[in-house]
Amino acid sequence: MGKIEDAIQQKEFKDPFNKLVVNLLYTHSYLVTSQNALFKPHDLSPEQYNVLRILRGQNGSPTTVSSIQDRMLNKMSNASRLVDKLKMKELVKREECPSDRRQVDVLITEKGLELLNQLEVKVEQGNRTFVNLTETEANQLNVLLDKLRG
Amino acid sequence: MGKIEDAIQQKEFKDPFNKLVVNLLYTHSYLVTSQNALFKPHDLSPEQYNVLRILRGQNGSPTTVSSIQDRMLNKMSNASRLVDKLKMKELVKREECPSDRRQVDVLITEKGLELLNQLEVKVEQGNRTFVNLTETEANQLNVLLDKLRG
DNA sequence: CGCAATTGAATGTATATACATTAAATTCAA
DNA sequence: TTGAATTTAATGTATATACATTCAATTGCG
Repeated sequence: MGKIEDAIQQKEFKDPFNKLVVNLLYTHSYLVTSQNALFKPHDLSPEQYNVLRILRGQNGSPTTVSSIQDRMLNKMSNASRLVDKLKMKELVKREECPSDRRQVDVLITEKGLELLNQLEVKVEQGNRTFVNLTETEANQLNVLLDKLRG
Repeated sequence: MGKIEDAIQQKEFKDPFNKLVVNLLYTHSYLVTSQNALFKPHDLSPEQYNVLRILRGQNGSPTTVSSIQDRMLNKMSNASRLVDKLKMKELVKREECPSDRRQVDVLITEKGLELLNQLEVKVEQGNRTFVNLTETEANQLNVLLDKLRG
């Protein structure tokens, strides 16, 4: 199975760069599909999970919606609506920012922290399982991906 | 900008595997956002473009919907509806498969081929532009991604 | 053969994504 | 100081995704 050419039955690519783009899209799909199975039972999307992690990283200090947006993995998704979904599940709370009433302070709740800590163990184990690489290879890949984005 | 830790303002990761998963999700978003700008003027989504490429690869012989599904980059998306969209734009045509009436043969049209050839030049140039790697590094990355998926 | 199981495609539905637009609050320049 | 420009978040909308379900055609087993 391994090679991308076999996986999508394409014989050859224009050059390594174009092959790489296809390979990244395909690998992304592999990862997301694998991860979805972990998130599904908890009724959380990967991006919602990520927002909870961002909020926890604040250690109790609030974050604005735009700051969440900046730090999200998918720059185009809609932080405002994601926060809304999380609020409906009582995983975050929203407060008017006193210094600038345009802004909204977002905080993770106790319930949100609990869910996150519980889910995180599964996700971290899962990630190690479906990434079939040695630690050295994973590090190499990280360096190359950082360089790719320039 | 470069490092993923800076990009999403996260100080550290559990291990290289978990960092890698985040890095891949983030890099995917970078690629898709870059590519979308190329597709937009042609009113085609990346996955629709990919279906056209699959069909052209058949060199005139038809492909069934399920075969397209198997070869798509995103296994979960809906080949049936994608083919439908492409047909409405007259980029593909659909025919009943004579040997098995459950199946549907899909073929790329002349119009589809023209659009594909035109767009492909842009996409291939684009891919080389926003992948900031040497050819050697791109090859290394391809090998590692193939291995990652196991 | 006859009917249950399987396959292939289409359709239903809830949610997510990718934008564009709106509306309120704030900044800043004339 | 006033009003244009900017920033922040919310909302609107079309499309895509991630499934589950349906339905017809085919297979294959007793």
